[in-house]
Amino acid sequence: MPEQAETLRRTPLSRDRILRAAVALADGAGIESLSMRNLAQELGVVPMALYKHVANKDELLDGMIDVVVGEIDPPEPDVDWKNAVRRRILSARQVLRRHPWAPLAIESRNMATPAILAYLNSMVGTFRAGGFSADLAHHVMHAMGSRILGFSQELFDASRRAGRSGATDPEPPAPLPPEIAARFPHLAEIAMAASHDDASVVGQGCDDQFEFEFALDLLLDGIERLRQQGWTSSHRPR
Amino acid sequence: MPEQAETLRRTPLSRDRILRAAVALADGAGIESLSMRNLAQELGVVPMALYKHVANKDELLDGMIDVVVGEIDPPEPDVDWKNAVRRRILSARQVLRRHPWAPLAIESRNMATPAILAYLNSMVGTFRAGGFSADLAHHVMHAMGSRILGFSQELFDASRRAGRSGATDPEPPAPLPPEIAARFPHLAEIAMAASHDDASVVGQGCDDQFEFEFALDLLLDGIERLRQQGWTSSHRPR
DNA sequence: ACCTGAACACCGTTCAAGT
DNA sequence: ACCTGAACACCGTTCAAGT
Repeated sequence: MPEQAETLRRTPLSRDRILRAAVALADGAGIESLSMRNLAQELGVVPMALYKHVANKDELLDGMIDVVVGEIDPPEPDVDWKNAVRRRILSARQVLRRHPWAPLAIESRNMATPAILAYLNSMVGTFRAGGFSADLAHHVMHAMGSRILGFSQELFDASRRAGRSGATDPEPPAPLPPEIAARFPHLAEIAMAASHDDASVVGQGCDDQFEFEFALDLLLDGIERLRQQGWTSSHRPR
Repeated sequence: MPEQAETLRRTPLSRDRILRAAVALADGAGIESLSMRNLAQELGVVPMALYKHVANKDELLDGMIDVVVGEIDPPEPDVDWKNAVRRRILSARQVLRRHPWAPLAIESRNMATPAILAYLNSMVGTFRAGGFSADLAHHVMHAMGSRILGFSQELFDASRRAGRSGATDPEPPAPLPPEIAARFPHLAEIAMAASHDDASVVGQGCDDQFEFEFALDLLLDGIERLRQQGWTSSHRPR
């Protein structure tokens, strides 16, 4: 049936189609399933065909990162710096939640991609427009670190688990085993202490969104204080 | 020469000797050079011999992480919570600088190792002894995130580059190319603004230690303020 | 000129054969 | 019983042969 074969080969291969398929594969099956060979098969193509559009796997990853970063909302106009930064970072966080493989991928690549540079540049612009000196803006960007891209920076992030089931896996938070609780009593205590008065969380397990915003506001409030004080790196008023 | 062969086989293989050799290999040649086969060769042993002491490569990585975390200084007694936390985290940071592969390795493993749990437990203990409620201590631990282990959490960390030359590579900070500076003027501006009055830094490039302590103190100062206010998650005084 | 199958140099790990 | 060589099922990428 030659017509069916025609249909299978679909649209011709392009860099864009490769990147989108790679992102979809990493989203759905986990980043560890993303091999040049698997990706080619997904596209109904021989592995070597990919190399016409991406130089190698590292460049593929860079392209995937740019696709993800491109999903972050553009800055809103006419908003004070603090809300502008806050909303943009929370948008970045929503994007990363759709692509749980992205944080590790971004951290393991050590060159900034064009889309990331554009995002960072625009974020610095928001600080500068908000009255920050270039000096303070510099240190503030460092202080935000990868949180500026929505990374929750947890030591152990359940959402990062590269399970094959992707979004279909609710993964109930495992209550920590009794022998662990006995050996590490302080950890057991704070595990129980989380939002016990919040009906939406049953006590075990954390509200990721709450924790992210808690840390974000802690930083933004401290940053606002420095700005008001006219902080400089050579002379720190206290 | 049978005696020389005897010498070559040295001390008998043990889990500890494997872990130390693995850490040394990752430190010296980069984490990408750490394969079961390479490690075995380094130890003058057939690859399969390793599997008598570690179940698989993931368990090897967990063991390496525990070796690294074990190098962090124990908590000092008779110090106020803020200085206790600060010094311990700066110690962790020094450790990570000796093992640049460790941050990514820790983040890619998603189970806490015993050594990490002990470290975190002890850190929570310091907060609790300093007068923090279990509730606030919980959120504070989340807010510190992986910074609590000394991660600098930069988006692009030159020190993380897994170069083969290890510590022998000073790697002068590349001044950002003019066409990048033109496309991202805000980034160019803050790149120049860094510690221009500090003689030890030539203008280009950042003082990692300064940036780390800047962010750390920003967090610790904000945390101290919450503690003084008697912050709780159900009722936030402002 | 373009495309692509086979090949190369690696992986982690299984397994059966050897001692 | 222990140890280990060969084998298996993968990688990313090169390269030469085919169209």
